[in-house]
Amino acid sequence: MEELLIENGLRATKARMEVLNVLKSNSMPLSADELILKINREVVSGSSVYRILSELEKASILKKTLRQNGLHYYTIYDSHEHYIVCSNCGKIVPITHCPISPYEEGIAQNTGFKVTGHILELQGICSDCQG
Amino acid sequence: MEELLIENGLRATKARMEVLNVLKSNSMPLSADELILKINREVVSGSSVYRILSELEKASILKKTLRQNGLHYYTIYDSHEHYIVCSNCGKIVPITHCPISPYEEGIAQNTGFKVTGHILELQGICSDCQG
DNA sequence: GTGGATGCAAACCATTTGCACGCCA
DNA sequence: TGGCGTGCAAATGGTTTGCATCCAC
Repeated sequence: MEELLIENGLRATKARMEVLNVLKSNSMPLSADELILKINREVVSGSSVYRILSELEKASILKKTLRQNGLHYYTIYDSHEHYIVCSNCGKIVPITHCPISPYEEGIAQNTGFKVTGHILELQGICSDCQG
Repeated sequence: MEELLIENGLRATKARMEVLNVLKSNSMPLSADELILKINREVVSGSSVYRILSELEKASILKKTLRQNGLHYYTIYDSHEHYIVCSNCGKIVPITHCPISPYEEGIAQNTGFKVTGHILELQGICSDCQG
């Protein structure tokens, strides 16, 4: 964890370690809000959480995604990519296998864009909420 | 346009017509901001634009999408679905053909969700910005 | 010791909402 | 005419920022 920061030219401060540790121990992406709740408030303040998340994202340590619920979610970069979100209760479940990647080359040719990534958010009703 | 409103149980007011007409004459989704700029301000105020957009979305006349730039974009429901966004200048270009739909059935089986839709946003650098 | 990192509180900005007035059915 | 629709301005809520202080190096 400490190495991860230093490798990327960032100081290994207590606050940054705390944020990374909480994210590491969660397999699912967390919103800033959720993170602030799980964090030791003695070690990091709310505004620092935002500043740290933004730095870690710039350093490509974290991936930031804006969901349709209006909140930003953060996750360590190599974690799972896509999720389906329950429109009723907000539950999220990972999608295994990404159907987009194979299409990126063709899209690049059709549009002239250099494709750098994609955001995919499946929406639905989870089994618990279908009743 | 007037019929479209009445069919959906909404009064055909000048303000709603104006919003729908501006959206109709644009093939690309518009943000509330862009809409407010294009609209006749004598006919609709800013806050009413938001209220109208929200009603039209509830009535399933408009589709609302939150892009990664943090803005909501609105479009008449049958319009094009997916776009690639330039991370540098913000230009958007439609993607022909949606690679997701064929996978929705399988995802439903794997997750137990009833799949109701998806948001896909491709990200890249447009040809003008690649220099 | 010194410059980057943090805490606090105030600023931001898109969007939402309360309330009084105005217009459509 | 009655009530939905609208305008204005103030509130909201997640996120950002200015500035003084603190700590990692």
